[in-house]
Amino acid sequence: MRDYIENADFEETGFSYTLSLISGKYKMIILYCLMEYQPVRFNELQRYLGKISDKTLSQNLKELEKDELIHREAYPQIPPKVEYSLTERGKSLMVVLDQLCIWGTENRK
Amino acid sequence: MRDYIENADFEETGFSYTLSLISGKYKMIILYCLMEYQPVRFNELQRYLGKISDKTLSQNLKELEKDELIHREAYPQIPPKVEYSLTERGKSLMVVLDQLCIWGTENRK
DNA sequence: CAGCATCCTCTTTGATACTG
DNA sequence: CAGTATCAAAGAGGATGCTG
Repeated sequence: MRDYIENADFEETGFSYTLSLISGKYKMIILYCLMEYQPVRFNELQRYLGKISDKTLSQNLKELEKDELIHREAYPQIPPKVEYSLTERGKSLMVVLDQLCIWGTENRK
Repeated sequence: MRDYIENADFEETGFSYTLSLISGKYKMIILYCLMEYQPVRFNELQRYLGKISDKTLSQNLKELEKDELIHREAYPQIPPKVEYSLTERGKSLMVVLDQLCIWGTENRK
């Protein structure tokens, strides 16, 4: 007979950790966009994401930066210019997420 | 100079399709639990997921079943018994998602 | 252009009660 | 046990206006 399974089991998994970095409506899409087009500017991301608000995009980017998945490069000029790109850590994650893309292509209905 | 990038680009990707199947707060965790412990009963899932409500769990399971990632097997007895497990399609997706688990273990901080 | 601040909407999730 | 129905709450996300 199997042991009791409980929530603590999940929270210790690497899966739980990874999800904490990329969950939310937009983060994976942002990462995907960077993978395809980096470096990418704020406006370009906004257009790519459809109708995301400034606030939400900015918030997501900050979290991704804090988690060291993306890099923010600000050019001190007017008008401002900021470019986002993947860090090495971010790139290594995208190697895995890209498999989800392939799975989707092969298993679409 | 790069072409304009837009939202339509993303919606055509396999990535977008895959995300549509597994996005939400619980779906990936449910799939992960099934991968580890299948077959799993309703109550066991609920315990594993922490404090998910009946309604939310039931709703998520229905969607996963509709998308043919999981299989629902009901035993006609009282008290009722229902077991959930991965379909072949679900298993093939988990091969990929399991990589996220490995990435998380290796890149945890 | 790339944001921030404020306020507001609305989807997602939860709590409670009930059933075969 | 495995749900469903109803109602309420929370939190994510959106709209608008403003700034260096």
